[in-house]
Formats: sequence, C-alpha cells, structure tokens
Amino acid sequence: MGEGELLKTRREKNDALKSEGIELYPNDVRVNATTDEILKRFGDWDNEALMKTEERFGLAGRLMAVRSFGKAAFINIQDRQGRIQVYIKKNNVGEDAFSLFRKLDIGDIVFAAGRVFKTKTGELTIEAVEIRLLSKSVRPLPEKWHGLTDVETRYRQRHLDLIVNPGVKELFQKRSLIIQLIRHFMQERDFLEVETPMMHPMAGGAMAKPFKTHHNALGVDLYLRIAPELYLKRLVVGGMERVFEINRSFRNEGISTLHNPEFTMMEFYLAYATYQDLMIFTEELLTHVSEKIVGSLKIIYQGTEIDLTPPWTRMSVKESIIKYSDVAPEVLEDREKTIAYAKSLNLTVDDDESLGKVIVAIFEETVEDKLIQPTFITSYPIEVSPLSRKSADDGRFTDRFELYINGREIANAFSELNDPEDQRERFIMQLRERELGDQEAHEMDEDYVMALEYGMPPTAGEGIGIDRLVMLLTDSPSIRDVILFPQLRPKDGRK
RNA sequence: GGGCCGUUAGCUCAGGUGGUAGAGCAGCGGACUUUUAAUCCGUUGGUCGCGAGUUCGAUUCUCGCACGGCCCA
Repeated sequence: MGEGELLKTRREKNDALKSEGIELYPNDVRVNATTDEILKRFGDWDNEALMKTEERFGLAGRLMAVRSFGKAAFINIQDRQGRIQVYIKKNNVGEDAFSLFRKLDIGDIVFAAGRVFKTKTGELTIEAVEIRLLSKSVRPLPEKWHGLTDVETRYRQRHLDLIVNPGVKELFQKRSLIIQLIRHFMQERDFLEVETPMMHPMAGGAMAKPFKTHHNALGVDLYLRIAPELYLKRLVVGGMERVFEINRSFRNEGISTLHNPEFTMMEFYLAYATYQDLMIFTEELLTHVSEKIVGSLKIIYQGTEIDLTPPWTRMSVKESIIKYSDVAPEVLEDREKTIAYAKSLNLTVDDDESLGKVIVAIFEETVEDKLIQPTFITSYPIEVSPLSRKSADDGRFTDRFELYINGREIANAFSELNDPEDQRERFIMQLRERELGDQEAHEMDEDYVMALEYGMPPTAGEGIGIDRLVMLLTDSPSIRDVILFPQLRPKDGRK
C-alpha cells in the first residue's frame, strides 16, 4: 500500500471514529503514573502480592505494538521513560471501548488505566479497565524490527528517530546531563553564568568566517558570533572575575563529522589565574564529568581506549613537531628552512608566510591526529594567537594551550592579553594579514581595546567544545549524532 | 571544491547481461481471551531520486542534476 493509500485509509478510519462521536484529539486526561515508575516499584513483586494491590494506574503514551487475539490484546505503550505492556481484555474494558481499541493504530497516543499484574511469562503488565484515544496518528511509523536507519531521514525527521530509536533519547539525556554537570562544576567554583550577544557588529574572538545578517531598523549589518570571548572579557573588566557562558557560536565553514555551522561551546574566564592553572582546572572538570557519565576515567571511543587519568601530557607545539616528524629541531628556528620543510610535506605555503603560521600548518599535518591520549599543546606562535598573552621567556610565542583528545581539538585556552597597547598592535598585525588575503584574520576592535584601557585583571580564559566532548563521552562517530537538528542542505536543493 | 559509494513499497532490504519489479514488517479483510518481531489464512500497495540521451522499448546502459554517507583539501 502506497503512502497515499495508507493516509487515505487512516482518514477514513478517523471519519468513522468521528461519526461515532469519538474525539480524535481530546485534552481532558489526567495521568498519574509513568512506565518506569511502575516497573521500578513493582518489578520484583510476585503476582500473588500484585493481586492484592487495588491501586489503579493511569498512564499515557504512544502505542508502539499490538498483539491481538480476537477478544483480547497485549499492547506496548511508550512514554518519556520507556515502555510498558498493557493487557486489554474485552470483558474488562467493555464492548464499546474494545471496539474503539480495535480501530486504533500503532503510533496513536493513548491512555490506559488499570491494576498491575504479571503475565505467565513474568512480565509486569497493566490490566486495563480503561483505554482511550488521546491523539490520532495518521502517518505510519517506521517498522518495529529494523527501525529507522536511514541517516538522512533520522536527521531530517528527528521526531521519528526519537520515537523508534530509544538510544537517541538516551544520548540526548546524556548530553543534557553533561552540560548540567559542567554548569554545576562552574557554579560550585563561584563562576557566574551569563549570556552575551549572538549578533555582533563585527565578528571577533576567534579566527573564522562569520555569517552575516542585517538589522532593518538599525540599518546595520550584523554578524552571528564566532565566539563570545571579547564580550566575556569586557565582563571581567567590569568586575565579573569568574564568568562563563554555555551557548552557541556560528562559523561559516564546511560541514563534516566534526563541524556543524552552529555549535555549542563553554567559554569561561578566571581572573588572577594563568593558562597553567587552567590545565589543572580542565583536568579536574573533564575527569569529573567522565566519572559521572562513563563511570570511569578510561573511555572507549570508536574502539580506542583513552585514559583521562591526570596529569595529561604537556608539550609545546615545537616539541610535538620534533617528536612526531623527522624535522631537525634547528629548522624550526628559521623561517625559510621551515617553509622548505613544509613544502617537502606537500603543504601549500606562500614564500612570505610568517614562521608561526607555517609551524602551525606543520603541526596540523604531522602531529594533530597522533594526539590520541589527552595532550595539552602549549606555546602557540603569536601570529595565530592575537588575543593571548606573550610568553615572558620568548615573545614569539604565547601562554596558550590547546587540548587534544583522539586527534581532535577539544579546548583552547590562554592567559589573556590585558595590555591594551599590545592588543592594539596585535590587531594591527592581524589587519596586515587580512590585507594579504587572510579572510580569517582578526578585525580591529577599538571598542574592545578601550575596555582593556580601563584595566583588566590578569586573567586566564578557555573555550571547550561541548559537542566534541559529548561525542567523546557517548562514543558518537559524528557531530550530527549529538546535535538534535544538524544542518543539512534543504531537500529541494534551494540555493 | 575533488574522489568513491548510495538513493527500488510507509520502513528494512533483494533483484535486474534492456522487455515497466519482489520479500519481511507495517496496512487492509478474516480466525484467535496470557502475547513478546504473537501465530494462522487471504490481500492491497511502486512515477525503481529527478532530467535528458541511446534504443522499437530504460528501473537496468550513458550523461547531467539533486540529496545523503565516507575519505581527501
């Protein structure tokens, strides 16, 4: 039967129900029980004890399966917690309700009420004395056995995915729990949670391409934020010495198993601390979350064991390149030799490229994907770190780290640059890069520099990619698995 | 952006050296008052992703396009 005919059959059924005076979408039900609650409470009772209970439970949910025999049937009802079996017997519910029940479809939202008992196979079951239709479904659900596996349909129609694939809801419950744990961890350490603008007059706080939009009344172009950083640091100037935000940022880049155009990040700022302190802080935070979510510091991600037991390896960018490539250490001190080495790796680099940028390109090529166990990579070149504090011992590098786990960047942190003069010079340096064609170079933000001129305490700040963290802790291979509605191209191919 | 793979019934999948397709589940009709993918009997259902080309004839071959997946940049 084609889709059209299925829908037609259901509509005819609905007309028949309506003509019998059955309301298809009533809204007067009172639920006093949930599936899991009943299963937990009576799961280990024997039938004799259950028979003595007179308590009547009324619960509602989606009709997921029907096993019917003439004058009786077993059905499964699914609510937010799980599924429970309900026994519908003509003698118990009455002629009218039973004939209505026979017209119900899998997928309908129903109400059932009755006592609990155990079947001869030992399954805790509700013996219904009442069965009602609460909301009619006119479209057939995916098949019960194989479920819905087509990833495109799963992402485009997440409601279906959630109905038929129980693991999906569990995963998003875990995601919610992870965020709760992080939020709680921060609050316990006296951090204040804030919300800063998503629409920025200029895209700052990271090196990335922004989405552009327009405000009609103001008559100005605005950019969806690529990071909340510069606003959060204004708050630190304002005296919010411990501040964090868990929210979306947007980057106008390609989509992959690791990238969604909108993604969730926690950024936090801690005054009177350094990036060194944040390494310990990060170890504490992630081990806390892992223990609560996975129950261990050893997690398995896509078959690879990752051990989160601190302390995690600390290594500078240069040290890591020397470790994982065949380059001679002195080469990385010389711009031209480094460019030549990069070219030998088939990297495309301009002859006038800065040493710092080339070093990072070599790092990405030779090191990144080898950092399986948690590793803090430190001392990023100043050219790629326009908001980070210069290292005291070598001004070509910054007091910054990125945390890598399973070859992926999970966090980025640094001691914040709070010298307004230095910050202005960094922005000017970025403007030159922009003129040379780097679309991701940072823009000049005079307003931000002015905020720094009021004095920002020495501060360390960090951003943690929540989606990637959730992937890691839930063993999910794609970022789309941990985002309810990942970005897809519109089905009709609109450009 | 490039390469490879996929798109067949509502869902999960077969199939076809070119002669307009098949299963299971779901659906529909019937039997059945303790089932667990209930069972049994019967039965409906398809622009084979879209467009063009080759051909007497295309779901199958060729090209283009769309969407998705994986890999690469």
